[in-house]
Amino acid sequence: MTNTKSDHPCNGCAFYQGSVWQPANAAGLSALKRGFARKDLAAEQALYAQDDENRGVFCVSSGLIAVRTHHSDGTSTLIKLAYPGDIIGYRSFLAGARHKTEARALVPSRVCIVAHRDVSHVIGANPTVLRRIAGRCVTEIDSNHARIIATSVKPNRDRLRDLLLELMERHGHRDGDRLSMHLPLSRTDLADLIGVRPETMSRLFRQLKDDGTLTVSGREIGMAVTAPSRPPEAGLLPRRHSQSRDTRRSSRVATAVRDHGHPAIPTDR
Amino acid sequence: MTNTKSDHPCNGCAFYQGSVWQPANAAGLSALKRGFARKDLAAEQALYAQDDENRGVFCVSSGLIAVRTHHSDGTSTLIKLAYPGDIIGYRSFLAGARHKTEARALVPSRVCIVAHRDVSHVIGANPTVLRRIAGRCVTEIDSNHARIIATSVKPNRDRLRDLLLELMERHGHRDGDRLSMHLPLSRTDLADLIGVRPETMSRLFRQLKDDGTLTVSGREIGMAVTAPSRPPEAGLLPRRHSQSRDTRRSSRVATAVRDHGHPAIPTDR
DNA sequence: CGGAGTCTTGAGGGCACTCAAAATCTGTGG
DNA sequence: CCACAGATTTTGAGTGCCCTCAAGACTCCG
Repeated sequence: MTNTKSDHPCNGCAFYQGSVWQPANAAGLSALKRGFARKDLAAEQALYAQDDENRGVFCVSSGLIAVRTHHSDGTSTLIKLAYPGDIIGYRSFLAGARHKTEARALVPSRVCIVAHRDVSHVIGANPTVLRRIAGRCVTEIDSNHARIIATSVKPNRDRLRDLLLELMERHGHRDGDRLSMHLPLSRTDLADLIGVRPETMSRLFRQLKDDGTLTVSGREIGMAVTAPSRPPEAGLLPRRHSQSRDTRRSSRVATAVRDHGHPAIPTDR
Repeated sequence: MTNTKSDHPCNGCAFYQGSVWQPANAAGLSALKRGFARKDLAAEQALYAQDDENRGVFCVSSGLIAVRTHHSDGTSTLIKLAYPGDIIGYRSFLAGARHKTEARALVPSRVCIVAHRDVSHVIGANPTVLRRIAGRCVTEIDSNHARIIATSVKPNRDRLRDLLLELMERHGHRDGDRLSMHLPLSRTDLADLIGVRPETMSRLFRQLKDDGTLTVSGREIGMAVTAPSRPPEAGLLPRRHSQSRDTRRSSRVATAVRDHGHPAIPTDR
């Protein structure tokens, strides 16, 4: 059982270096090869459904996968967008529980699959793999925190602008001094991602159109390359919802300073 | 270097069985003991500050720790409450980056510390430790998702009620047919946790008081033991913000059904 | 050309935010 | 024990954002 890099099923993948499977070797590699499969998904096709048993860990190879949670009232929340190089299904795998989310392709996509039992073997054979998966967890936690914070600190208009800028980075192409892209998501999905109703999404688009931030025609979006997030008015700091003056900035900070004379972590071991 | 369970620094801790360090043995144990320390925190004292270097992984032994993020405008968001048995600081450890949050005791607390370099050794010596830490990551991800969903699906009043019920489980004591507790958090902190302004928090409290859900006197909260979350009016399903009839439940579900004839994961490997 | 689905627009209302000020609580010193 | 300063909490007034309901416009297809 010799193994060289060229034996690795992820070799040749553009994301090989950063792949969570990249560290696999020796015994790990054979398990990895055993459990490995590829799968092509049509647009709108589901990779797994909410409440499904976990069948393995998936790595997005191309395309775009939406990870959603459906609620009992028929609405849904778009939890995240999985791009090539991202892995999904690991939450359910690590928890040893059913999927709490649904994964569905937004555009024709390809994913690589490592079957459930073989993931365990690969991890058992090579701890570094788990280290990398943990790294992905941390990334996920970070982005969740960012989203929680954004929700409570920024108005929806700003959040939509930020989202469109992110999408532009991935899907946009430069055209003179303008960026443009074909949106990979429906308005409804955008609304789910921001956490507003579709009607509100429509109105947010109009606001951004009106203040000149972007041009819209169906799913074709354009924005000036230089003006990332400046509504023509005055420049304002990341204030909390609408503008306001600099009252506050006192209590918690002051508390931190007085702090009963305890410096943060004196490390008195 | 013999090691028995009684050698384990966490032995004797009420959370020993579930501890992320519990699997440590042999080489891992010696590293664990080397890096181990305890620390008592006064109320309001910080364990680590935002942007601090990671000094290790902390396990809450007693008390209550608030994990916050401070924003540039002086506001802050309370990310989570860490109870005894919870570990904190692992995000920063796994990412190999500075803390993105601040950890501060809400009440007099005790934490156990495993110093940074020794965490690496323990993990290196015993992969199961990392498996458990990954499990904590998953728990964190789940609770983040729950919060993201709650934010976009439930009105603030309901979220406050849910939060108070959770707190009641941890801090409440039964007194006849009433539950009561002393809130471990200020109104401001509660507001940060729900994602509203303190004034709004005050008004939410009044609503819950008015509709009979709870009694309030300063930080003393009381609620009937039998009525977990029922405003005296009609029973309503988990509808999205305020009541409404059962329009919708069509688009996405319908989409899932037609689905171009692709069943979810045909597993055509 | 007629749906079906998606997106937009309009009307009306409730909730939460901001600003401002009063009220209450807490700890300290006389 | 009371007075007082500082901090926290509550209340009031006004406004804007976002939601719901409802209907119209647009698009894509068979």
